[in-house]
Amino acid sequence: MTEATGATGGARKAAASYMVAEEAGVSQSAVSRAYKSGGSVSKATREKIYAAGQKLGYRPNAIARSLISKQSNMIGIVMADITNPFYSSVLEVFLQKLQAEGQKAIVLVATRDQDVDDLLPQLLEYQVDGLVVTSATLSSEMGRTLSDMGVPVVMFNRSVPDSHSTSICCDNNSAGRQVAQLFFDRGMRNVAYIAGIENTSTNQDRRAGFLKRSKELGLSVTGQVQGFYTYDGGYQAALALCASQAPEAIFCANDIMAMGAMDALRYELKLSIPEQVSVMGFDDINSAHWPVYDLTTFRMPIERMVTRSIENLLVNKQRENRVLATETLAVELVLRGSVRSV
Amino acid sequence: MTEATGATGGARKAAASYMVAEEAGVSQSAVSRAYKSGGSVSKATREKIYAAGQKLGYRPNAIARSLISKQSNMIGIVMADITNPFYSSVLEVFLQKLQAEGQKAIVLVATRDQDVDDLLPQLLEYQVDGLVVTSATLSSEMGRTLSDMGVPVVMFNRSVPDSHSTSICCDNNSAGRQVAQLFFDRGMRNVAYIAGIENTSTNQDRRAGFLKRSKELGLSVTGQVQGFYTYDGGYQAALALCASQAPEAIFCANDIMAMGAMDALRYELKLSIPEQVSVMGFDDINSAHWPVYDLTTFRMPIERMVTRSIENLLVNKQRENRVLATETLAVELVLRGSVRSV
DNA sequence: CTGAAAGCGCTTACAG
DNA sequence: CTGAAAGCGCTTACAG
Repeated sequence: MTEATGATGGARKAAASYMVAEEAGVSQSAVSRAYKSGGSVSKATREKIYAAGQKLGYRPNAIARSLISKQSNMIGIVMADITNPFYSSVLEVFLQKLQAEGQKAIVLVATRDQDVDDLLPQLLEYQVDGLVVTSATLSSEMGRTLSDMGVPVVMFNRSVPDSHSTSICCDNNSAGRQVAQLFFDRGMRNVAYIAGIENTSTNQDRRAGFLKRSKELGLSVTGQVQGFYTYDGGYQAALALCASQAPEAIFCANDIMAMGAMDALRYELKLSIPEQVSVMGFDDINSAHWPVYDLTTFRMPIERMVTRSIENLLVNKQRENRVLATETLAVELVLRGSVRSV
Repeated sequence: MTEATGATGGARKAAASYMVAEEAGVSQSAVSRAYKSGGSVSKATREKIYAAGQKLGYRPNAIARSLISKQSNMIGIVMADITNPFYSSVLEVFLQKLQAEGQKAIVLVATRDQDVDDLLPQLLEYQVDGLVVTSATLSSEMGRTLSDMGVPVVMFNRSVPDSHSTSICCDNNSAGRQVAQLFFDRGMRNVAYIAGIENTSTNQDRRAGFLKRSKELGLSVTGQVQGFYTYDGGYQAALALCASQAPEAIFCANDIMAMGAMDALRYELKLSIPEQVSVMGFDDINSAHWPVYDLTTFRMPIERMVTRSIENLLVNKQRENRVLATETLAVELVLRGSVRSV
């Protein structure tokens, strides 16, 4: 159903700085200075100019400013999996903090498996001052190209050895070890792992820590299945893991898979959690604390990770010699009811 | 823990079109034409130019193009509540479809209650070709300003009478009526409503249809409580509604509130769903089909709504006389197990 | 503090 | 098909 409600006339030509100058009886450069914080103009002139600007509905053209100043104040964000609650939180925090810094965010979605390299040219054409990549990874060549162009890059929540970029991650390996330890301490001996996407550093690091510590403690790792970081993937993975014999505990590489696994265990396999199977997740997404799941998990310091990412970007775009580093932040274990108590 | 991994040199000056022209031995305008699809250049010239461009790592500067052509190919999106699964889906679809059209999206987050008007100046400075607003609303004055500037606006999922914009919505009133009918047909007589944010058109329309039809059918509406479109809000609202006596059925203005309500009913009030209380949601977010909730709800045609929004924007930015209309699309009732069968 | 002038990197009539 | 030229709306030395 479409209901026409009207039509409007064409565009009125927007006022430019020289028009404001004319109206105020000053030079165009004076107008430019008046609208620039810290610009060198007398109070009287500034007021005259603002009045004229107000009258004409003047709004500085950021595109023209970007062109001449070689600073767009735009940051590109490449993200897959926006609908995963963890990443939608990350995106929200990025947008809020960038907005607070007066930066604009151009957001691109990557389909999983898609090479981020294909997406970057369009971002570079728009002269973004920096780049945040939260999914997939960067080829070494693209990393060098960006570096040559002077566009700083932050890899968020993934570590990429040898890329010409900064990584902001969590200590996933240590977290994996903590899971094995927790399972051991609570008396479980047969454990399993539901993996995320195979070639992501988060998945690899979480698993490596978990397997290593499990071995040290003498835990028997009875299964490892991929769950692709999705609810349905976790659901299917849990069924696969329990095909012959359910493990006592399952470590899922993220929360949403853990929820899929829990639902499979309960509704399809009629197993009770945590009495028969303990489940552990990662991310502490919103629904993790819902009474249905009451999921034991890890909380990442999203705010701080984002803050550090933005700081790194903004500092590095000013510098000739960029500082590339990997920052590894600690995660916080959040104990809830999905892991058996004794 | 921070581990420095290196530092890189400064930026190499990016190649501009006149450099490519020099390298290829043609004019700068030829280069411009070669990189423009449909540009008038001979095959031989184009190839010579591409070779030179390749060699210099040339990438057209979209900022300069925007300035001269008065078309930025950027669309502004203003959204609140990105972490609500419904809106993160909407955002993802918008980003995908805009990308497919070669448009860039600048995304701004609005805090709820914040006037969108405050956010728009920064978007307008960046010369966006159009605007999508999915949260909050637009003042009539700002609507006129945008209209005067020739910036088309689409209000997504909200209808705003008298704004100088297009609305793409669903038939919320009809959906509300269907809920009352469904409750009635399934034998329930005492019903209740958990409202979203009070002054949103979605909330108002869903409630109006529900109340109207309830009255026609002789249903007794025993309670109405605000749930603010959040899980916690729905949880608290359900408790409030059942303070004296639980209704037989509750219509929640969105799914996430319905889930909060269900968890409150089950875990805090020990009521079973749907035997003792039926629950109905709206949106059909991903988790609605999870066995825990198995939620009866409405599915909105997100893909089509987004497609129509973008079409409207792209058509209207070309036109002198814009077509303003309200499009109301049908929603689909998704029957699951959270509403009692007989 | 203020203005005249150059220039950012493009697109697009215009003329040939 | 091709080039010379103007111009988009700004910022920023430079000189006063």
